[in-house]
Amino acid sequence: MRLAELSRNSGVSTATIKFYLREGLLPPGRQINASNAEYDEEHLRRLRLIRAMIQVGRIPVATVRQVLGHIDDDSLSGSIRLGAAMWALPQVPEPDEEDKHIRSVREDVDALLEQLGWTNALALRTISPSYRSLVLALASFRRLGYGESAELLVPYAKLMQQMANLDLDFMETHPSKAEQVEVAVLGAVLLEPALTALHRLAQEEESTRRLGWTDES
Amino acid sequence: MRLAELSRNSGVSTATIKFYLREGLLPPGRQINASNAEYDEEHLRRLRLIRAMIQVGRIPVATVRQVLGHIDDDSLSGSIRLGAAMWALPQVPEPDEEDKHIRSVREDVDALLEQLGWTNALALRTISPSYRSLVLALASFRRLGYGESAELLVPYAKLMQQMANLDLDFMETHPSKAEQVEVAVLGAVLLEPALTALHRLAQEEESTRRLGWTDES
DNA sequence: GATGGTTGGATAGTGACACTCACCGAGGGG
DNA sequence: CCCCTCGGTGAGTGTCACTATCCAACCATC
Repeated sequence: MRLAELSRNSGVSTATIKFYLREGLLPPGRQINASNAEYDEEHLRRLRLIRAMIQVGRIPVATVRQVLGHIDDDSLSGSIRLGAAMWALPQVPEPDEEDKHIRSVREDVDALLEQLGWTNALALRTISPSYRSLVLALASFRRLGYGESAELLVPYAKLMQQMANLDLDFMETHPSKAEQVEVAVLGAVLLEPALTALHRLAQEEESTRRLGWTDES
Repeated sequence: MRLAELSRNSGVSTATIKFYLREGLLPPGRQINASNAEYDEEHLRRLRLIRAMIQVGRIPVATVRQVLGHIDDDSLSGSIRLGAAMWALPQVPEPDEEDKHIRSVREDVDALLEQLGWTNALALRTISPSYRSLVLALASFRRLGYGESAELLVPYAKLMQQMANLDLDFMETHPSKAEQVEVAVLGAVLLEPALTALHRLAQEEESTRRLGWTDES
């Protein structure tokens, strides 16, 4: 496959593919001669993964580069590789420990994790980006005067636990570690928006069911 | 409260507050004289809502303006207002109907909604942004060779339905319509990232539980 | 009544980001 | 031999959310 073909098959302009090559997101093609290179299915697949991360997941190019690096890093064992790739995905700012909302939310979240028996999450809470995201989001919520207690999250967390089980069941249907890591990353980048969409559809469905079409207030 | 105080109380620079005033996100303060204006708690609250949408939700300024417009639109009845505000939130491109993946995913999603009995979602599928997001995300997934069937989403959808019930229960604890709309928007902007974070924490928890700390592949 | 701080308003500039364009010399088919 | 296409490179573009600077008016304080 020549660059132009790769472009046609993927729907990505040659200029953009060149940009990805330059940025090191896409490995260079097999050089045939000084002005010709050959690309294969693997390139096409990688290109689509890159597009998914950037366009759907809004992940910055530099982060995509890191994530791909972890996916390809054969020196890491499977679960470490998965963790590395997943943790590279979100770009979470450090919570400001001076902020009183941050501190109180952090206590609540820790209590929540304890109550849920998520001992691993509790152990890794200082480094897990997910934990930091959770703290930051809840702090914003509290700053606005809502979400007095993290207790409200317990039923949500239980449901999320069931979802995580569904996720892992699906992941385990894929044999190779490399593919599992890719599936996990894709799950985070593509499936999560889909689940959010499902969530909102469910809300729309349920709210019309409760309130009806006409409105009284 | 003067502009400088508003800035101190919110942690947002005066330059940025001026920018929001100029952009029409924040209503002007009560003019005391030609060079003095008074802001109140409502401004502070609104400012924090704006920051939450822009910083946490990464919502473009123009979209924030629309959403706020809907929240404030007293001419709309409650549920319409809620729908308008929620639907203004995501910026979803039109799915390309020429694309075969889009078309096949659309059929699958319609079948899924039918199977779930989400008749309202089915009726509104041509205009609901959530529906479009779902189709786009699943199409990307399929383009990469995964997610052969939307059947896989059924258990996820059932869980999302339970979540939507939790959401609405919480929303109903707030009496006024205006506040309910605000809570719903905040839920979409702030709670959803929190839920995503919970989801990933649950995944980490469950995967270490299944795979253990050491890795064998 | 000078001073220093603050106001709303306007204009232009910044930095990050994801491309996108124009050009280049090197092949290679006709 | 000619001209088209190839891949590579450097510089430019558009968007976006600010941000910096200036301005004249105004007010409290010294």
